[in-house]
Amino acid sequence: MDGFDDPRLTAFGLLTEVYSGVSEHLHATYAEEGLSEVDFGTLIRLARSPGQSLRMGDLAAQTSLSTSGITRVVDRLEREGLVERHACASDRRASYAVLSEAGKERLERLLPQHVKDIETYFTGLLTPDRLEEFLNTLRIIRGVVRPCATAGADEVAQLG
Amino acid sequence: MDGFDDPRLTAFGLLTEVYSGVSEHLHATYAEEGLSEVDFGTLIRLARSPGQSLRMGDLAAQTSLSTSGITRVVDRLEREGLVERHACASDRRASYAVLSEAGKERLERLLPQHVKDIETYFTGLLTPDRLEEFLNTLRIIRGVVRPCATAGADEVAQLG
DNA sequence: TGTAGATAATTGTTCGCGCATACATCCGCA
DNA sequence: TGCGGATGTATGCGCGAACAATTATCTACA
Repeated sequence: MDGFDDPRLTAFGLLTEVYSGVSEHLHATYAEEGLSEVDFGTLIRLARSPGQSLRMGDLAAQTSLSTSGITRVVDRLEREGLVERHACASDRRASYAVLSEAGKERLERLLPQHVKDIETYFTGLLTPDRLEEFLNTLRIIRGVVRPCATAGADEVAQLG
Repeated sequence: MDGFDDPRLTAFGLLTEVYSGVSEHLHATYAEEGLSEVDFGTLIRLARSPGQSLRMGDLAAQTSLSTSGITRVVDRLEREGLVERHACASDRRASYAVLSEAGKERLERLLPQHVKDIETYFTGLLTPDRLEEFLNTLRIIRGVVRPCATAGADEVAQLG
């Protein structure tokens, strides 16, 4: 037990436990609709993007997947009819992944339960004030560890 | 854009970005010592356990790996001489994974940089008060999503 | 005491993902 | 206009992890 109980190690361990713990509880709802966490993350990012579409590379960056990884995910989702690939008019190398109508319906079907899950295992556990402070703290950290995400977002981007 | 911009979705997305963002920044330090994140998590959990040892199943639970997963991880670490398997006296089905001297040295070598990384990308970004509140909130959530971990933590705290 | 069911760990199989590479296309510059 | 490097996506390959099945051992109960 030399320096293995440093409070910063404990702090990061706690963050890890919480993130993985919450994630695990969300899993069942994805599974009911035949989706993995990665699949769901891909679909919802498309849904939240203008035109329900993103270039493959941008989608890779947002999902923290490699470009080859996103190629395979989109292959899978395309095979199931949940997304479509559209050629980019201005750059023939690029292609867009576009949420299909079926994909949108699939998302809408599981969304209520998903939101309820988040409420049950995360946001609903905290008072509104505490939640707001928690999110503010997360934004501070994100500003440092994900500078690009903050820059791209039109959201508040004040560093601490 | 039906319900795809629910603030609870955004909240969980933020948590995800922060956790994965911090994790990515910690990666290089593990890699310098030839360890993956899972390897490191396994070793440090052993280091922080009484007797620097845990039963395979408990290790699996703590690392969020399947029992087969932990078998292979310990295989790997044992091959590299970082952990040892010890038979359990009272239950011949069970075996303990024990941190070896070499494993301890490996951990101690990367620990200073690892703690510094956590400081740089997480704890050091927040004022002491804000950090304390953040950790309190994390504990609230953990109490719900990881009830067993909380119970076990008390035992560890007693022994520490 | 003997049998059935539970439990601990390991092994076989499958699949997802990253890395390196390949290929097509775009852009800068002479 | 034509060439060289940069960029966007897709493919070959290997590793790592989950699921299911297997083996060994423990425990409860008749």
